[in-house]
Amino acid sequence: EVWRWREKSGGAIINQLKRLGASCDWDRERFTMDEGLSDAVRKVFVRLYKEGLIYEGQYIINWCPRCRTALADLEVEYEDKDSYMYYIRYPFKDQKKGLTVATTRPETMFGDTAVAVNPEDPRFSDLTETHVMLPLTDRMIPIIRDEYVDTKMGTGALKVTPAHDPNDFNLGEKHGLEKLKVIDDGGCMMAPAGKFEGLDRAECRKRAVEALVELGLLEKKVPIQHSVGNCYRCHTDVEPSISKQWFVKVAPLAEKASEAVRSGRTKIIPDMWTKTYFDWMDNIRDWCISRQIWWGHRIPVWKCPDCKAVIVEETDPTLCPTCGSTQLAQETDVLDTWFSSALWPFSTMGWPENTDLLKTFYPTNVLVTGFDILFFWVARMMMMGIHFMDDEIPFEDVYIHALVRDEHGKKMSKSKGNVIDPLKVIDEYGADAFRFTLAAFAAQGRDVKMSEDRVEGYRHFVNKLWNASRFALMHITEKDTTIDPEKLSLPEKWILSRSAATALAVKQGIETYRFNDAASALYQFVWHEFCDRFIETAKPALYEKEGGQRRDTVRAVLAKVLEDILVMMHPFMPFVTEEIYNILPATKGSIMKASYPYDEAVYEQTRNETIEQQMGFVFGLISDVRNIRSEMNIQPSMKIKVLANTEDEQEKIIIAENKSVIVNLGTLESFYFSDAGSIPSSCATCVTGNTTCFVSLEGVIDFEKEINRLEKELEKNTKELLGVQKRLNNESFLDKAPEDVIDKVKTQHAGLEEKNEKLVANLERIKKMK
RNA sequence: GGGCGAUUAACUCAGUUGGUAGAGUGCAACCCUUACAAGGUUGAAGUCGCAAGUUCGAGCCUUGCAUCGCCCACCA
Repeated sequence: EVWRWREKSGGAIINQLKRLGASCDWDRERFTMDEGLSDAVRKVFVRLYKEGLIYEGQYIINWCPRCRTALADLEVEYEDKDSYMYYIRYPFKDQKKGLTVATTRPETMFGDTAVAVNPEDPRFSDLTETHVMLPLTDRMIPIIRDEYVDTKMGTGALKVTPAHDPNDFNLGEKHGLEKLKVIDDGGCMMAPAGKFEGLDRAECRKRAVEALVELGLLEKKVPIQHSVGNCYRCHTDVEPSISKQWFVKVAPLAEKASEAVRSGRTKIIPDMWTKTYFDWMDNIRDWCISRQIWWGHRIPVWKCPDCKAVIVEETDPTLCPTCGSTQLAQETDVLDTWFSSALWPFSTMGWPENTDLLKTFYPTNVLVTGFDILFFWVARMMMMGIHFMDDEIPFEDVYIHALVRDEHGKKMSKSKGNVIDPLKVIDEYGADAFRFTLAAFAAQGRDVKMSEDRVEGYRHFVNKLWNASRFALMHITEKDTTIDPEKLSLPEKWILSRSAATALAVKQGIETYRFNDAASALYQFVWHEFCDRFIETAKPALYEKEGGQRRDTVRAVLAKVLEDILVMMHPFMPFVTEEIYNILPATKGSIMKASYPYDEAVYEQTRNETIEQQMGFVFGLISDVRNIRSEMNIQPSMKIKVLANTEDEQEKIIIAENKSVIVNLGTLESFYFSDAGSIPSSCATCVTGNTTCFVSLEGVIDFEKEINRLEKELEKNTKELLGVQKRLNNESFLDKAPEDVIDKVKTQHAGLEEKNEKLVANLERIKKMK
């Protein structure tokens, strides 16, 4: 921003910056605004320096000529661009022949200080020349031999530019070559470029190529696709360039950070990122921490211009300790922002003091973050944390959440413009719906393609919860707080059991970072069990007149389950749950202070799978009757007669106890038990468990339709039966499968067989009627 | 070139030690039933990318292939 203002407003902004106390390095056209060096950052820097882990060194770093700053490896983005491969002949001294090199960057040739070939390369085995002429200059450069050169690439002869390429830098070090910098910090050519000096690097490329063509030294140029690094801030092509920068020697730090994960002290979740973490840590390069940007922690290094002493201390020096000079100059570079970020786990808690906060919250339980800063930030917090906190890790779990991508699966980025604005989604669908959607999408190890349909679905869910609560609030009062277990009906026991099961499932989902499991358990429970089933079964009792028998208990259960739902849902839908919770008559204060509705002892008492099965039978029966209604086109408002027949004493009791529920949800006129002998002639049948229901269709029965329906049902059942039978007939299955699996299959088989018999009987009966 | 992930209903996605596939949306039929039509009831819909292997049994494990995506490296 400051850079842009400066370009627009010229001197005004410079004066403004000076008034604000910025210091200016006129030679480098650069201001430094010291944002104040915190004690922690300073202490860390000084300690690392004294331990020999921070040094100033020369290396090829990626430089942005526009921002005029060094960029760390990870700040460079690569992009494929159309370019050319230039084949340039470097002649021998007699001007004839020579070596042809290939390059995509001809302008760097002025910095060439050698041409390298592989000593094993047969093409160069008879080469007697020791030097080549560097075209467009009057310099002779040596031919060196090094195994590094890949004989399969380019022409086999490699131009070596030690000041502008990291590999060439290494070659230069090895062979004692001069490192000739030819492109300055603003991207313009320097003195070695001769008549091209002062030109922009792109312009120089163009002109140099023209000049080479004139000299007949450009053998060919071939169009290629070539990935070019550019600055993540301004997208200018970066210039790999030799530079003096400050580095952290990370190998010893990385080793410990790596070990912490390897030994399991820190867990990365999902596990697949662990490998990525190791790949990074094991191949880590020294970390360039100096930046030439406007704002930041100014590096606490002073240099004495007289005796060249370097002073790094925790307090600002005024005199050179070596020669007494008062002309000390502080380094103008500032620290990479991730340097101070790396200290976050302890510097934010009062370190270097051993505060209570630090003692309590170091290490933290979990760090939640995206994989894109696993290295920028997480790895560095690990390194610094372990180093400065006596080998104690900064956090136990690192949860790497999914990244929301655009509809094509691309990472959203401001510069690409494919960003989904969360505020817009919130405006349209609501914050709760959006948040719940993200939780529901948060399956581990998978990124998220945003789907508005899904958000819309969950908006309906928020609405459903709101309406269910409205209904409940019509009935419950502040007195409905105690539940007498003796008075509970089956549906009430059932919903309490399901609520307990859900509380456990949600708790486990959250604890294992399986937020989608938690979200879908809630969705399923609230909508399909609480709303669709429990509220419907409760209605008759709720509408009983004052003093009715069931009224008090059902209200208390309704209030209790709704309250538990709200608390469970709160992390996923904070706003609407808080709102409803505040309206509930028996609650006080914020829902955030409510305790989570799971307690092991209470769970053991409340959860009852037998109850769940029994209620499952009742709902199954209702469902089967409704199916007949629907299939036989009976008006939903029309009340019908149903007779039930069963030999199963258990089912008989359940049906008797829940008769009113069945009558209500099935929209029945009457519901009685009956002998198989006294069945009315025109009725449709369904089989639930061991019970057959006869749905009276006097006058409206369509025999064809009923036969059809039963045949289809029979077919489905038979198919399932055959599958199970096949397994039971398989001797190796009986031989090798575990007992519990065999038992399960046998039970299943018995059930299916029974059902089949009943269906066949019903079918025969209806066929006779016809 | 190396690594990671994906491929399941028309669409977007779940599926946790291998036991015979689920949700939301959409679709079809019926219904304005006194919390909710942003709803209810019922229903149709899948050779789980392809091929082989291990196993009594594979969406899940092994190998190969195909397509898509991401990350890293290289790019003379």
